[in-house]
Amino acid sequence: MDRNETAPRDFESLKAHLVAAHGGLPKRLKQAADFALRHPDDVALGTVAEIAARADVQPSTLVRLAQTIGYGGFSEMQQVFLARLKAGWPDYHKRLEALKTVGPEPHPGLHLHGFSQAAIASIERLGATLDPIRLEAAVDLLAGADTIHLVAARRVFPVAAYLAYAFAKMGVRATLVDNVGGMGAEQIAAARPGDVVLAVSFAPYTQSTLDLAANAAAAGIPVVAITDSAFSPLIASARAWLEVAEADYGAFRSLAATFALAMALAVSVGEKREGAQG
Amino acid sequence: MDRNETAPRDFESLKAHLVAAHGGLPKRLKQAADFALRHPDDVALGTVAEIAARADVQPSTLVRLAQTIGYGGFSEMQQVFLARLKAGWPDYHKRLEALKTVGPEPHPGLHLHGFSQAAIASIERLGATLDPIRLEAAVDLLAGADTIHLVAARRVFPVAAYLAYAFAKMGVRATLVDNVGGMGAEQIAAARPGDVVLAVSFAPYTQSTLDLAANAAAAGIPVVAITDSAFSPLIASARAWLEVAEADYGAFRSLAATFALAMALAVSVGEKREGAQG
DNA sequence: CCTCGAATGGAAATTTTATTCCGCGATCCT
DNA sequence: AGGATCGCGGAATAAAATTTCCATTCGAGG
Repeated sequence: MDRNETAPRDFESLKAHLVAAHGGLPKRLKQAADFALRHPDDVALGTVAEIAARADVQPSTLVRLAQTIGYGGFSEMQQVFLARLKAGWPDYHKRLEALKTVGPEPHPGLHLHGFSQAAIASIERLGATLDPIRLEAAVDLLAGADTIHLVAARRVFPVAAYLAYAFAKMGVRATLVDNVGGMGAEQIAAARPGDVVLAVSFAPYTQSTLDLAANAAAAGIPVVAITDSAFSPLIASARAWLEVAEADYGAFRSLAATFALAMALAVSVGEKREGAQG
Repeated sequence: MDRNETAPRDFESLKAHLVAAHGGLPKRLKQAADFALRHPDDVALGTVAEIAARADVQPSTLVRLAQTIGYGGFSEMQQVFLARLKAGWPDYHKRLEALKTVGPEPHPGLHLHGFSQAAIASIERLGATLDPIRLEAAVDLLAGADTIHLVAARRVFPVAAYLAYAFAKMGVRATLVDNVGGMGAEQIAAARPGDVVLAVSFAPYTQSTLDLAANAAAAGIPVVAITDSAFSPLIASARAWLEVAEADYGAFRSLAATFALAMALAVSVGEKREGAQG
């Protein structure tokens, strides 16, 4: 048990270690090491018994291999395989937790780093998970609208406010249902056939947004929704919907992915219109 | 325990199941189901205790959820999440890699990639260039204010709108100078000694924002500015200012860095207040 | 061919993880 | 308002996994 030896923390050095040691390894250990490098995913996800069966060795052999390399046990080595699996995809919770514990704010009390991380993680996740087909469907619906009515409240109201600006700048007629004077219902009642409602709401869903979207749907006005999960009550009213999962930092949730999506939506709609009209 | 019910073997039907059952689910189970769909990767890889901690429920709740849906236990349900991860992973990985490399839209006409790039670049740049000392100075000024008056227009109005929300949530008194009814000047004239104005403006600077900031400064109200260059006319009125350079994509500029900064600002101010008052 | 040391397989022991159970508190229905 | 039911948290229990240990085998060197 050479526990004091370098116990590689990342997959690449572990791989190098195994290759280097390979020559001087006894038969069964060689066999196990071989298997580990050839099926790293299996090693990452399986139990010792499963892996041992697949590699055609004893469970204890796997433990021995790990200890030979310098780990305390198999589980410890497995972590490295697991980390490799997770690497390169936004396991933002871990990353944020690491941020808080391991490398906290470079400047305590100023939370810039934390919010930056949350924003980047959210955007990365959006890019990896959003289905382009559904985005295109939403664009099509919106591009075909006469007037777009923007509905959003509280935390996501800024998104609607921005969309009002962006659509206006692109010559797309859009109205911001801002609920000033409590006139939200009347504002949206002004929607006519041919119009489309774009509603944004995340948990905890603001009731007024849900109500306005439901009203519109009942009146036969198609609703496009941007929301945060398949459970969202908004979806019941929506003709098309897009899912955005934002990471949070502390008590506050990022809006970065939502804004990126909103911008993309606005530009795509604007372009499609010009193509159709010009 | 409805073990005889359909226990979904693939992720999609499990998801559908959860969505369908969601309405009639008790609070904690709903919460757990919600978390599961929002963080399927975590559920796939973690132990019950870990997942429970992240979802902020008891381990037993997770087991109950699985049993409610029709599985014998949590582990059984976890297999489905794991299967999804193994199967759907290559594509996911590729897309994430693609996001990191600067290049043409993977899906022409949908500009998500471009806006994501712009957002990430902006945030990274912010982290590299912003001087923490100055951020702290801005926080100090705002934390000492009685009421914070938020001024921003057009493209950056959403930032002010968000700050109004965030400050309110943290118990910091803030008013949004929204210029409704053209009453902007009157709104800000209501500022009294002890108040502070937080103004946001980027090129091309909106005149009304500059005017309102100048008025406030003339009246002896300190102004904190968020702007995009050292040459900004806003700086003339500002007691403290922060520089944010946003990348643009096409005709539109990102807001991601500004939002990250705004959030950090809000939380820091809120914390400082609580420390001072509590 | 015997001896010694290392390597191995398998089973026991330990640790970790999942599941069950029970008391308490909230809620709903009468 | 009172009773009954449902849901929840947390500790106890059970299951499953990992790690350790030891007896046996294999192989090398004398």
